[in-house]
Order: sequence, then C-alpha cells, then structure tokens
Amino acid sequence: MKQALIKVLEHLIVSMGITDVTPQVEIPDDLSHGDYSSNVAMILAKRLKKSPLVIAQEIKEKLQATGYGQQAKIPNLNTVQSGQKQSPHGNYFAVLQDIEKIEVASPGFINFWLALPSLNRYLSGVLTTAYSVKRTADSDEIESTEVKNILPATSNKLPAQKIMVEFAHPNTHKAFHIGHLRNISTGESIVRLLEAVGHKVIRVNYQGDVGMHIAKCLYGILQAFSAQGKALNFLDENESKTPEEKVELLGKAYAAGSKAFEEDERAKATIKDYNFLIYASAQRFNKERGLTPSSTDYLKFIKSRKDVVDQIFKLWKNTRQWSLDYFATIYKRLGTTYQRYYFESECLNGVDIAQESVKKGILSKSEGAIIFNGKPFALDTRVFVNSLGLPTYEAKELALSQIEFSEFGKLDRIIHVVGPEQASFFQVTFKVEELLGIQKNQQLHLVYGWVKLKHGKMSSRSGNVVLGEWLIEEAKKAIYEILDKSKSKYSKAEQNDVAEKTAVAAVKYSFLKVSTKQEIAFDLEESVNFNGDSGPYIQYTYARCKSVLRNANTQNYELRQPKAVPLLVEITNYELNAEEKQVLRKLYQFPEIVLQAANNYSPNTLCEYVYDLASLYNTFYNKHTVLGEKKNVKRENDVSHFRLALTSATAEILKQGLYLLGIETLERM
RNA sequence: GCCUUUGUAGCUUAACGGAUAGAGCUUCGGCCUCCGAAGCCGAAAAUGCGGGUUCGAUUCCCGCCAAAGGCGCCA
Repeated sequence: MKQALIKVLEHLIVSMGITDVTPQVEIPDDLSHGDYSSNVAMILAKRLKKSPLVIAQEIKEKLQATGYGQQAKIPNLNTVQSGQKQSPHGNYFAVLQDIEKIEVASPGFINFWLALPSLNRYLSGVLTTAYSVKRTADSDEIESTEVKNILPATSNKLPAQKIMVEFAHPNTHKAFHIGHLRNISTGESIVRLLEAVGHKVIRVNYQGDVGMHIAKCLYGILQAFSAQGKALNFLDENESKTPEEKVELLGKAYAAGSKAFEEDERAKATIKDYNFLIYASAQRFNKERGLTPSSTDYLKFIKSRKDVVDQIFKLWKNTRQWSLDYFATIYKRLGTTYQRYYFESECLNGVDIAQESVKKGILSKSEGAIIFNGKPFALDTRVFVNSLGLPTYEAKELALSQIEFSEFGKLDRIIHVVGPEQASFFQVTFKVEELLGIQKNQQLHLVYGWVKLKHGKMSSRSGNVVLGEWLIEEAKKAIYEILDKSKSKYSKAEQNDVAEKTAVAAVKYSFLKVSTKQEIAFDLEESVNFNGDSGPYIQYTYARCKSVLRNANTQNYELRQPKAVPLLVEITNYELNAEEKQVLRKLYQFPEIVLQAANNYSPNTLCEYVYDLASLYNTFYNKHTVLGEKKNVKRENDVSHFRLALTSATAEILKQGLYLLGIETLERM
C-alpha cells in the first residue's frame, strides 16, 4: 500500500513537471493523521515557488479527480495524464479504491485514510491464514504459524537473497552471561525477520575454543581442582556431573588461572606454554577430524613440560565438549538452532593465508609479527600473526571467511552479530578480505550494545557476571509467585511450562525492545517485569484473546468456522467505534512493520508494534464487550461476530509478531 | 594523542529530517454482582550546553562538556 501510494504521487508530480523527486509516504504515529501521510508538498514548495499548503491542495484535487474510493471512475484516469493513451497509470491509481478520505493538514501534509472495506479485506486475509493453519492441525491449538502467508503483498518486491547470520559466539571454558543472551535474542529475531520477508537464511555460530583464556582455565584446573594435578583424574571425577555443574567448575578454574597469571610469573610462563599446547591440541584434533591442518607445528614452541602434551590434549578436548554440551542446553531453552558451528580451532591456517598475503603485499612484517598497515586506508593497524607465530583473531577471521563463503554456495551477505568493541577489527578484516578477493561489501557488522550492570562492569575474570541462566531462573521464581496467587489451577508440569516460556519471553523482550545499538543498563527488576511494556504482557493479551475465543466456541458462535469469514466484509451498516477502528488499523500495519524491522535490522520496531497492538486491544476489550450477553448487554449478532473476528485476528498477529521476536505464545497462562 | 559510539521525565527507554517528543517502571487518584485485574482509565514529569543548515532538527554539520569502546602482538 505504501509503495503503491508512492507510485501514485510520483506519477502526479511528474505531471507537475518534477521528475527527480521520490515522494515519501509514512505511517503517522498519530492515527488522527490518517493511515498514511506524505510530505511531498513540502519538499516541492521551494522548487515550485508555491506554499506547501497550496501544492498539497492541488495534489489532493488531482487525486479527487480520479474519484478515489469508487471503482467505476478508475478507467478515466488516463485522461489525467496528458498524451499517454495506453499508459499503465491506471494500474497505479487503482490503489485509490482503498482510500476513503484525503486531507491536507498544516504545514502541508497530505493524509490518507483507508476505506473500511480494504481494512476488512485484510482482516479476512489474516483470519483465512489462521483458519488454514488450524484446519491442518488436529488439536484446537494453532500450530506454529507460517508468517509468509500474511506478508506477500510487501515482501515479494525484494529480490530474495541468501544471507548468513552469525550470532551467539560464546567462548568455550567461559561463562555464558546475559550479554550472550542479548546476542542470541537479537540474532534469532533478525534471522526470523529476514526469513519472513523472503530471504534464505543460514544460521551459524562461531565459537572460540583456543587461546589464552583456555590456557588459564586449564592451568586453574591442574593447579586447584585436580588430584595430583592429573588431568585424567579431574575428568574421571567429574564426568558424571551435570552440564551446569561442569561449566561452573570451569568458570572457577578460569578465575583461579587468571589470578595466577596476573600474580605469579612462573604461572604466567606455564600458561603461555599451555597456550601453545592448546594450539597443538587443536591441530591434532583437526587431524582426527580430517581437516587440513595449518603448516605451523606448534609443538616446537613449547619450552618445557613436553610430557603434558597428551594430558593437555585430553583435558582440552573433553572440557571443550563440556562447554559445548552446556551451550546446547541453552540454545534449546531459547529456541535457537544452528546449521553450522564454526570454531577458531578450525581456522588456524589463517597463519598461512597471512603469510601469502605478505607475499601479495597486502599484509607486512613488522617487529617479528605480521600486521596490516591501516594508514593508507584510514584504518587502524592491527596484528594478524603475533611475533610468536600464533594467529590472532584477525588471521583466524581470514580463514573463517574463506570457509563461510565456500560452504553454502554463493552468499549475498554475511551478518556478524557482534558487540561494538570489534568495530575496528571488522573494518580491518573486511578490507583485507576485499584486497584478497574473498569478498567485497558483502559483510555487515551488526552492532549490538553491551549489557552493563547498573553498578560496576561485568568481567568473567573477577567473577562479576550475571549468568544467562541465572537470570531466566530469577524470572521463573517471580512467575511462580504470581501463579501461586492466581486462581487458575495448573498441574506441576503446566506450571513449569508457563513459567519457563514466560520467563524466556520476559528476558528476551527486555533486550529486544531496546534498539540494537543502544547499551542496556541491566536491571533485574526491569528484566523480570511482567507488567506494562513486557513480553508477558503481550503473551497475556494473546492468552486473553484465546480465552474469549474459547468462550465463544462454548456459546455456539460460529465464527471459528471458516464459512463465517466472508461475513465480516458484509458488515457495512455497523458503525465501528473508535477503539475497534484503532485495532483494525493497527492490524493492517503489520506487514509493513515487519518489512521495516527486517530492512533496518531492528526488532525493537516490531516490539513497539506488538505492544501497541496489545495495548489497543486491551483498551477496546475493557471498554466494550465481545460476547457479553451474560447480563443485560444485548446486541446484534453481527457485532459480536465482528468483534470476535477482531479478537481472532489480534491473536493471530500477536502470535506471528512474537514468533518473529523468537518468543513463544501460551494458550493459557 | 587519534578514531568510533552514546547523552531524551526520578529510573529504563521510543521516535526512515515531520504534526502536540511516544511508552514502561516509580509516585498519586479511580475501575472486578460482565468475556482473564500479568488488565483498564486519569494525574505529574524529559531532548547535556552553544552555534549552524532547513518550511521544519532529538535526528544532519561545527564547537564544548560528560560517559563508554577501540587504536601492532587478547578474543
């Protein structure tokens, strides 16, 4: 609709002699300004040397001349355009059938109101998809919905792309904290939004499983948590523990190792040695897996304790798996899956790429290291291979991008969901990859802001972290309190299901409603808030809608039969009240909001929409009765039918909106 | 020193250069003998400072102040 209006205005201003301006049409914040609004008259004011109001009035009159809202007059349109008898303009102007009112507002806006029939047509469309899904399901519940059904009108204009979204990337042996939670919430929603507008998306996760942080952790294990400092004893003793307990142990070991690294010179030297051993272990692991190893033999760097090679290998490989097993439980909890897990350990041949790049003159040697000199490109200078011969994150990234661009056919884009501290890193690696011919302008660093504590900074070294799962558990506790007070009777299993889904929703929504780049000042109370602009509020509204619909069923309304849908369009003699109109118009905006959220990578746009819709529905619900024949409210049947349709459509859109945010709905809560 | 990002009610925040800066939390006052009160209605409260561009600036440009991140051997 928006695009169609832009086309109409574009054609109109061409007839006014303007060819190089693309009119803008937007959905006004305030519904009293219509469903769509254009500022085209104000843009033209200077060019035409007339007042914006006059221009707006002229445009309005030209549009009126087409007889909008009346199909019969549309064919006459071509006379508006001089000298183009067989022009396709009639098609463009056909959109005006759906407009019932055009107004000019100071200082020169042209506002459009949609005609009721077109709103109703959309409502029917929503319900038809809802029914079609319901009919294929054997239960009363609507199964997870295919969003695409509601979106083709706006989405099919974009060329579909193949896009890789890389997100989550926790490091093994380290804590999974609320920053990762935000990363996953954001990435998951971006994936779903891109899919909803027609793109093919590949979900991947890049995890750091080599490096100093692991050397510190292993050192901590061998020093403090292992009988006689034997790796095998440690593994045997703890093998039967739960994934949570295992990673907790790793976290403690990491803290201990970090402390030793800073305070004890001998420990520091040992940890550095361990780091080489980990690289050597990774190479050995790659050989086992049949991956091509890099040309560097890391064992030659080890100064002492060659006897621990086997120990470190087993310890690294097993504890690495502990972390991965634990991460898997979290991904499952959050409803996230990945097609491919990448690891730093498989990117060690970045050293070889870096060395070739030196020959090509793209990277250079300096003080024993291989660096990229950023000055000619106004970028930072960064180290790719350190003077010890170990690849840094940068060199590994070169190897990674080679793999990523080769494994899934031709990719149009790779989106890296990563924090702001890596902006310089990505600018440099993107540039080097461009110079190497790996990619050109195909990658995007999608920055998500840090999650900071209101007081103090998160640091897994000092142990001052808010763990992801801890937060979800806190939210669950709060929900159990509400459930205990509630009158609804649930079994233990049902309670747990409600608490789990509501808790995840609360946490995810609290991250997603803030714009992606914005830092979040973490506040427990805010994250587990169930009132107002929150995930549970939307879920509650959905559950409320479903409750009404269940009641309608028991009271023998026929709305839930597909045949009742056409009835909606026939309701023309019923004057809709203000609240009904507000909900109806909001529903209509859904596809365009999804498109906007996808194109801007901004789930918060969708959060705002979903909240507005829920809020408008709740206002309507409180003021008017949908069924309400219980006491003395007597009403024409078709009013109830319309309101049930509105309720059903609201439920459907809320469900789909939440799905795109990665949040599940509950039929009861 | 250089680069980047961010400053909006007491707190957390929204607003492709548009209309009266929109919410939530908190506070205060109302609404369950009617479909779910995790709800609804009402009140109070904000664009860091100074310039500029524009019909119009929270948004773009310049300067200042403040915070965060980054800038050859961490990831």
